[in-house]
Amino acid sequence: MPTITLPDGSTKSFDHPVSAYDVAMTIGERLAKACVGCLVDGELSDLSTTLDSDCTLHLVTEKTRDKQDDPNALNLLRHSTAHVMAEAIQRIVPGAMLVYGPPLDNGFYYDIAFPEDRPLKEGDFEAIESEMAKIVKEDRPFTRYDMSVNDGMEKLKSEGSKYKIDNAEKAVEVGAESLSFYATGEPGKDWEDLCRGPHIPSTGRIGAFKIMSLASSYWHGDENSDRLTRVYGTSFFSKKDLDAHLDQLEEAKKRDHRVLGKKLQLFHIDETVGQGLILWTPRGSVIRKELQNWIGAELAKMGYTDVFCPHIGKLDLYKTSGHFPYYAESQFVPVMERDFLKHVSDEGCSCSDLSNMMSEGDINGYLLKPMNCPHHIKIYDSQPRSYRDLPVRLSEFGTVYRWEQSGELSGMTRVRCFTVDDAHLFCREDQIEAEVRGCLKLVKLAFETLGLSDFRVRVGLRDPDSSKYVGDPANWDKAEAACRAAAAELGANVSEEPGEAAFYGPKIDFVVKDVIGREWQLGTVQVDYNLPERFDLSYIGADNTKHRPVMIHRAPFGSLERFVGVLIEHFAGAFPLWLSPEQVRVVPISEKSNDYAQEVYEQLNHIGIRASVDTHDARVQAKIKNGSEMKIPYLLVVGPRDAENRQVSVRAFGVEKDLGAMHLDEFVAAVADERDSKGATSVKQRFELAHA
RNA sequence: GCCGCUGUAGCUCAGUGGUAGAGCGCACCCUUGGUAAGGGUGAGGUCGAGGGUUCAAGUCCCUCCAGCGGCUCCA
Repeated sequence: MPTITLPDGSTKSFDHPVSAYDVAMTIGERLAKACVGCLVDGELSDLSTTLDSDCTLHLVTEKTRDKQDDPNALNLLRHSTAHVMAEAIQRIVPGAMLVYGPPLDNGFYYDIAFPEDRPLKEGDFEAIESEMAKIVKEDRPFTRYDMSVNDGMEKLKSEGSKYKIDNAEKAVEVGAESLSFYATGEPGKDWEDLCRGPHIPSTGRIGAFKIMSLASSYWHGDENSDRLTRVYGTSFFSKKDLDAHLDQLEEAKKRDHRVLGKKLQLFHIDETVGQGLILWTPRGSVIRKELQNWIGAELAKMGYTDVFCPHIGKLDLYKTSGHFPYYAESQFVPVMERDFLKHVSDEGCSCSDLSNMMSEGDINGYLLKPMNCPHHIKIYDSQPRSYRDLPVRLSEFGTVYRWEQSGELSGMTRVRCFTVDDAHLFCREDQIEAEVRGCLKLVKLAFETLGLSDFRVRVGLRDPDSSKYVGDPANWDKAEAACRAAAAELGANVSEEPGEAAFYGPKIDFVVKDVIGREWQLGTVQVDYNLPERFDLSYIGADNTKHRPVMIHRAPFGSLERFVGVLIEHFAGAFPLWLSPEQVRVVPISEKSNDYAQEVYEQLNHIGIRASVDTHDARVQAKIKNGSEMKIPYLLVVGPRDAENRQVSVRAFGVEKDLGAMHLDEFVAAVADERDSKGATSVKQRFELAHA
């Protein structure tokens, strides 16, 4: 006698078990037809699920009432499309063994082990898609049936897929009492798959689908295990939705910092120079320099002092810090001393001997610095420190080198040489909280000024079950509490993640997404008990004895490379005036106005505005198009009329029509204001006020 | 590093084993113009590198390099 509670609070009682579909039918046939699944007590389930006891029921339709995509509906759809794709693939490549095929936020994938002599290629997509279309057209129902663990295992063993057997074992491990299978059609007759479900009612509900790409993956995510092929696809309830999605991907591509970086001439990567090594072109350098100047000025206000260090340090330094040889794989190979190499060669050492010495840390030489802390530590330690001197805050735009795997490199966001807007704070235990707070304040200021609001904050804490952490647990408790409290004040999207702490201390990371949805860590604040210990750092306390300081590593931007890459995408290349490589372009309407244009340019240049004059032999229309494509904030069209009145005709980026004319002196003052206020006032506003 | 895809003019890209192409950009000429592409002429190529198959390779095969999408990794 199930009593079913609907989302509006109303209830329906039945004297026999019913399916969710039956319940929908009692409300209306059209609703029942529109349903693709349901939530039973909040759990996503098949529409055919039998309800035999009291529960809450939320029917899932293709679109929510306000005509938005329902994420639950898309989830069911995509999981189901993955099954259809898997069936189509197995028709084309009979030896393909299925592993795991979950839905994603914007599609789905299926990990599949292909026979070695028949890998899947992109050229197979068309054939797979046409097989899928057939399956969709047949409108076969997704039919669930359950078997006991024993029977199910027998069945899987007879089918011989070690991957599915493993999936079943994993399910049993986490407490499954039976195994469920889904047939696309009739069990025993049609294609089927071990699957937890749930699914949409039938294949005919798949309105539009597309296979997107191939990638490789590892079984269980373990690089030493079997290599699988991951086939990515997506699907929607309608062709229109799919097209909209594909258009959106195209749009995202236009914002991609690698595309814009080339178009706007912001940076260059040259394969002759090396992979992952950014060459900052003049335009990109402007952005970097403005950011550095700005953050540098803020640091000075906050009591930081600048330092400069070389890009290399002796291996002994990194042996003390613990970075060599333990992290040797992610570093450039050491620069070896000539005498050492000669010695090695005289001794007749082979390459493998040398390699062994390398992994034992048993060589002499220098390392391209993989981080800045050891150098800064040595500056701290270069003189005795009193508790009255603390905190000591050493800052540097420090360039570091890391040997990232070639497949991991990506534009400006993952590189092998980058500059950290780094600083190391050496403080007393009781100063940690205030210092962490100060660091976060800086990050917050940076993000707010730039309008970066779409980020999340990750507070990395200890994994309670691990013993890898150094330092006194009582200190950890205090440091974690300090991080937690400081992060909470941000009021942003904060998540605490146990196990995400560094082995040397808790940390707070700022994570943003790029245009294709990949997450990148930018700013970071890390408390460190380890390095002060390893380097035996000290200060003299009020009690006239030595005490150990605590270090805080912090970088509000993270790296300038990654940060600028993210900013390019954030602004879609249209930087606010103060960061724009070219702030104003003067467009004379013909050569006759070149002299006045030059005069305008000189006035702007005089107050440090980055301006240019477009003297190309082209019509105004063409010059405006070019200026717009370069996303220059202001284009000043000047002709005889303007020269006569000493005015400029102003056109702002992103505004279709020109704003009107303004006296040259007024424009110069207004644009300087806009720059100095970082956009709090603007030339555009001034026009709006004048017209209000 | 791994799997797949891609690599042709400065950029974006066509190119059926048989003479290397287009648009944009660039140079020059005409045009001297008022808010998103005026017209003409021309220069520009070791088709990523190396090897192989073939009478003949940008095109087919192999190796390497680089980029892209993922996987793994990111002190």
